Amino acid sequence: MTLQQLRYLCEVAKQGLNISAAAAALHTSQPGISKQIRILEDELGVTVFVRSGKRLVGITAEGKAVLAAAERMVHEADNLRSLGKELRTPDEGILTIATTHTQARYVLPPVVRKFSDRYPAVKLILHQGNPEQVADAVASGNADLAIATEAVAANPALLTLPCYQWNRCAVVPPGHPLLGQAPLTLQALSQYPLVTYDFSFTGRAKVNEAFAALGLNPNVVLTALDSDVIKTYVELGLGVGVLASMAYDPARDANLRAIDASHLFQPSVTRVALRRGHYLRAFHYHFIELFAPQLTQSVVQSALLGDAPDFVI
Amino acid sequence: MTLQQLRYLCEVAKQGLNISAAAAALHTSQPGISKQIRILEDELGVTVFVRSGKRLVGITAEGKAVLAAAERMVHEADNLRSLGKELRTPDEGILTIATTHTQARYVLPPVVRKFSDRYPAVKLILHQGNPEQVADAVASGNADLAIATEAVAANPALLTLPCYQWNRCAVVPPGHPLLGQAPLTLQALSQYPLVTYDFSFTGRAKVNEAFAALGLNPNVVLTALDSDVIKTYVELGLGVGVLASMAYDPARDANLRAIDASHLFQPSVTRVALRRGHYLRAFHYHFIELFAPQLTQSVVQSALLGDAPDFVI
DNA sequence: CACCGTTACGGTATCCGTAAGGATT
DNA sequence: AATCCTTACGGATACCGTAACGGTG
Repeated sequence: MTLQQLRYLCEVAKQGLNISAAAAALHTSQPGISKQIRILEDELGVTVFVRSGKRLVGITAEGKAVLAAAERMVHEADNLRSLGKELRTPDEGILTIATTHTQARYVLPPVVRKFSDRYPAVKLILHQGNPEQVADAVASGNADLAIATEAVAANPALLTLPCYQWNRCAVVPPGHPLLGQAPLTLQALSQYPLVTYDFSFTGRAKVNEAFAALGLNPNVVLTALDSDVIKTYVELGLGVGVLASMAYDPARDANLRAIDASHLFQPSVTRVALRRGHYLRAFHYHFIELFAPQLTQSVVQSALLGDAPDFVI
Repeated sequence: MTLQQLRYLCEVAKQGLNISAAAAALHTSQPGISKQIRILEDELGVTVFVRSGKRLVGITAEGKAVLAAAERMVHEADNLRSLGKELRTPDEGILTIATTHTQARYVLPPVVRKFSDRYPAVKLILHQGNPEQVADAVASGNADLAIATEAVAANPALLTLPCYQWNRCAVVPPGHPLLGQAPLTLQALSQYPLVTYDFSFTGRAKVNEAFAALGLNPNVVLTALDSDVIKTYVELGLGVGVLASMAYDPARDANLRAIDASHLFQPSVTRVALRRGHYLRAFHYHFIELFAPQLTQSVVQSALLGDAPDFVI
C-alpha cells in the first residue's frame, strides 16, 4: 500500500470513475494509474471499482469504505505537507477563499487589504460562487475557507462559525415616492415592482418570509446573482431594489438612494466555513480574525476540536 | 513522502529514538531507516529529531506535530488493511484482549468458549496485566480491546463502556468464626487480618473507602495481584480474604467458604476499553456483545462516533 | 571497546511512460 | 469512429542490504 496508490484511487473517484481524466489531473499516464489501482485492490483483496468490460461503472459497497479511508489518509498527507511549509516559511503560502459576490465585492476588500499588508508573500485566490458551490469548494478541499450567508451549515464535514449580522436596505432612484414616507413599511414596498437576489442567495429566504408573514405577495420582477446587477436595473427604473446594506455605498452609488429596511426583515448572519480535519496555517487563522475579530485562533481551534457548541455573536 | 517513511518515523520514536532497534523491529536495516528519515525531513523541511553528533537525543517541538500526524496516518493504514481482511475473510483474524487476572480467569472463559465456537478461525491472544498496563496496551495498539475495572478511563484516546457491576465476598476456611454471624459487617471483618487485592487493582479503592467511612482501620496483612494467590493464603490461615464474588467457585474452592459482602462495599463496574479511531472487525464487535449483551455493534459504533454520552447499565 | 548513526556502493525491484490491443458507446 | 481500460515492454529511478567510517559514552 502506497500513498501514491491511495491518491490515484481518490482522484479516479473524484473524476467520476475516469482513469484517463485522473491521469491528466495528476500529470501521469493512464496505464500507471490503472496498474497501481489493480495492485492495491490485490493487496487489500477488495475490488473497489465495478468494471463492465474495460470500463469503470461504479464503486462497490466495500469500495466506498476503502475510499473513505483513502481520502482520510490523502488528506492527512496534505495536512502534513502544509505543516512542513508552515514551519519552514510561516508567512508564505496560498490562501484560497470561496465566497459570494456580495462578500467579495463589498465586505472583503478592506480585510484583504490589511491581510496583504501583513502577509505580502501569501498568494490570495478568490473562488466566487453561490453559497452551495462555496460550501462544496471547502468540503472538497478546493478552498481553505468559505464566507457566505446561508446553506453552508448542511455538510457535516464543515464547521461554520458566525461572523457578523447584517440586514437590508431598499434602493431607489432619486426622487422616488418612497423617499418621502418614513419609515419604510412592507406594505409600501409591496406596491412597487421589486428587484432582489436570486432565491439561492444571501438570505433571500428572509425577504420572502417577511412578506409572507403579512400575507403580502410582492411582485418580484427580476432576481439577480449579485448586488451590482440589482443596482443597475434599479437605475434603469425597473423597480425598487432590496439589497444587503453593505452593498450600498453613498459615494459610489451617487445616482441611487438607500432607505433603511433593517426593521422589516430578520437579520442574516454571515458565517465562515472550515473543513473539519483540514490543517490551517497561522495566516489562515489570522485572516479569519481580521474578518471577524471575535474568532481568534484559539476560539476557532477549540471549535474545530468539537467541544464548542454553536454560539451566537 | 511515503507511508514507509512515516512508519519508520513512528517506530524510531516508539523505540526510544533508537534507529537500530526500530530496524530490528521492522526487519530491515539501520541505514535504510536512517536515510529515509533524512529524506522525509528534507522534503518536509522539518528536522524531527534532535541529533547530538551521531545520536538521536530528542524530538523537536515541530517534530512532535509531525510525529502525531505520522502516527495518525500509519494507524489509518493499519485500519485499511484490517478492512481488507475483514471484507475478504470476515471470520478469520486475530483478537487481542488485554485484561486483568480476575477477568481472564473467572469471567472470560465462558465468553471465550462461545466465541471460539462461533469463530474457530480467529486466533485469540490474551495480554494480562494491571489495569494501567491493560489500558496502555490498547492505547498503543498492542491490543484490540481491554477489559478491566478501574483506571482505564483516564486516557482520552480510549473509549470505555460499562459492561457489568460486581461486588465482593469474604472467603474464609471452613469453621471460621465469621461463618456463624450473619450478616457480615465491616466491624466484624476488621477484627481479622485481611488478604485482598493490590492497591492498583480491581476496585481495591472501594474496599478502603468503605472501612474509612466508618473510621475503621483494617489490618491488611497481604495484598496480591490475583485472586488465586489470595485464596491460597486464606487456605493457609493467614487471614480473611476479600475477593471479587465471581472469583469464588463453590465447586472448585471446596476448602473455602464464601460470605456475601455486597452490602458492605460500593459496587465496581467492569468496563471494556477501545481505542478511538481503531478499526474494529465484525468479530471484535461480536466478542464485546458476547461479553456484555447490551453492547451491540450499533451501540458501540455510535459511542465510538462520540455522540453517546456516558451511560449506565 | 561497544554501541550507534552516517556515508558509500552495488544489485534488485519497482514504478513510470510509450506503444499496442480489445471493448464499449 | 472515438473513447477508454488493459496488457506488454523497456528504461530510469528509488529502495534496500552489505560494508566501511566516524563519534560517543
